Amino acid sequence: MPPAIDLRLQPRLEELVEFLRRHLAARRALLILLATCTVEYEGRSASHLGKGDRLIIIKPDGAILVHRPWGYSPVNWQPDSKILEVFTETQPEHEEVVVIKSVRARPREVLLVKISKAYLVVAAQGLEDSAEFVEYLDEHQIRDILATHPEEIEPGLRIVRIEKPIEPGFIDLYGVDRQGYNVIIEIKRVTASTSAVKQLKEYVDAFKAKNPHIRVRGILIAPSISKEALLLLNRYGLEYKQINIEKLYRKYFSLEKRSIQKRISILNFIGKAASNSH
Amino acid sequence: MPPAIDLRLQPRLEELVEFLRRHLAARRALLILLATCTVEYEGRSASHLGKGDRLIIIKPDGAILVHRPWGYSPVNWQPDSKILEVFTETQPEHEEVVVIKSVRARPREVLLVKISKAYLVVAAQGLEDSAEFVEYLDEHQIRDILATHPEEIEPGLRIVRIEKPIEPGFIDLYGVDRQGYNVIIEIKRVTASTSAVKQLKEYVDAFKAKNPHIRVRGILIAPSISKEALLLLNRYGLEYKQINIEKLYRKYFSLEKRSIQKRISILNFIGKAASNSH
DNA sequence: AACTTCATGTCGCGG
DNA sequence: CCGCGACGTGAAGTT
Repeated sequence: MPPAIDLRLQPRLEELVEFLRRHLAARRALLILLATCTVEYEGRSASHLGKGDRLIIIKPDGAILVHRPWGYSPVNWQPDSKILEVFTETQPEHEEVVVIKSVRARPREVLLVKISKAYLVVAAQGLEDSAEFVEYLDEHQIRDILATHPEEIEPGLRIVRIEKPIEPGFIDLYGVDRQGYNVIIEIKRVTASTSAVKQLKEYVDAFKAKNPHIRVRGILIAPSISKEALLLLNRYGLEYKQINIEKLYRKYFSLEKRSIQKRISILNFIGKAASNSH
Repeated sequence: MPPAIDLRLQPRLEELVEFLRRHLAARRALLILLATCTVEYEGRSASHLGKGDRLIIIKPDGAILVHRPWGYSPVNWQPDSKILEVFTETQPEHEEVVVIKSVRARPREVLLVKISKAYLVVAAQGLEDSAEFVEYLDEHQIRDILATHPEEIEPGLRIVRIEKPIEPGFIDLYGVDRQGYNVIIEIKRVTASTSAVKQLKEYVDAFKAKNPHIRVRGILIAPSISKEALLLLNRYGLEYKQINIEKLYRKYFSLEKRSIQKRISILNFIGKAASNSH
């Protein structure tokens, strides 16, 4: 059954209130508003946004987004809210507005969208979206690939443990090198910064503290590393190993849990993107 | 001049292509789509999203958001993109789709939204939004308030320097206490975690290394602190001072650069929100 | 452009 | 519900 769409162009404010209340009562509508409004927020922080044209979205789960006509981020929002009220109010300057008030319990946060003029309001009932979202190339997968193919890190390396628990956290990969030295490996999927170096240092130190007599190396694996991070790394006597994530992925991505079709399509896709970028 | 709104309900795919192309060519439209689609992404990561009903937004600056019917975050997006193409394509399963292809140059990322059925498409031309967005209670402001009113940290404390540069970063506040000891202060506006403690420790150590003969205290200021963080803090011989950000703000927020009107309204607002929460 | 730090970060996972 | 870490983090500011 396709979604049912109800909409009003240039609704009067009374109409808008009625429309919103009706569709919010139904509880399963996605609401879209184009309107001139101001926005007040108070909670973990507080903010005031003056009058302007915005896109306002209220999702069936109570999430609210107020978007300005540019950029990725909403200017104001509420990730979810159980309490949602719609009412009219007369501003100190005698202007009539429709207020959408959303209250979140914990942390306590209040969002007020005050609409002075609505251009369009849409309600969509019965949107269906149960599809799976599959992500590739996250740290988890890179870690698993490297665990299965440690020769990509260095010849003779043997991985002993994945996600080895240590005093303050988990070691991504833990193994033994050709010479028999213990190796602690920290993986980053983006440019490694000083914080990654510090994290690795912390693990190595914790390991040394617990095993004073065992020799241990620390390797930071990332597609790139910042200059500062490399300096600090060297100062700490740690090592850096560069990897090409896309190459690794194309070489090894296995699919015990995935369909051949998916694999082919994603690999084709990556292939095309790569060749496009020549 | 109010924004001009153009829309189509249940457009056929050919209509949709024409509609999108026309309004993208005009270059100043905000586009809103309700449609059944799949989404492919490839760039810093890669993802595949199966078929479902989504809200798709294309902003005048080329930002694209694909929202599922729940949650705060878009499932796929493009923060901005210079290259935007719309075309029809026949899928391997012989299904006809409208593809919105967005390419971002750096980092190179490709987003493909493949629409098999559109329920609604809206174009809004000439949205006006030049209003100022004023934020309160960010770390900057808390830091400035504490710098002006160090007695809120402890009696007799004198702040000497704000954002004092040190080896790896900046000390939020640097001062001298009643006894003449140097004090390094790190401020967090949310619950302090172990990383905040480590950061403070790092600053204190760096200071000690540079000034071996000078006694120095380290104080972590935050509205709350995690158990682990407090333990670590004590182990390091550092101190924790709890603050109530809202209280501080209401007591001291000054407005050299702000209008009285704004101040009154936000304070009223905070007041009301606080009393509501009783 | 590289790099750092803040954020109403959000989100998911584990205890 | 905390607490911690990853994120296609985004966004702002500095070098």
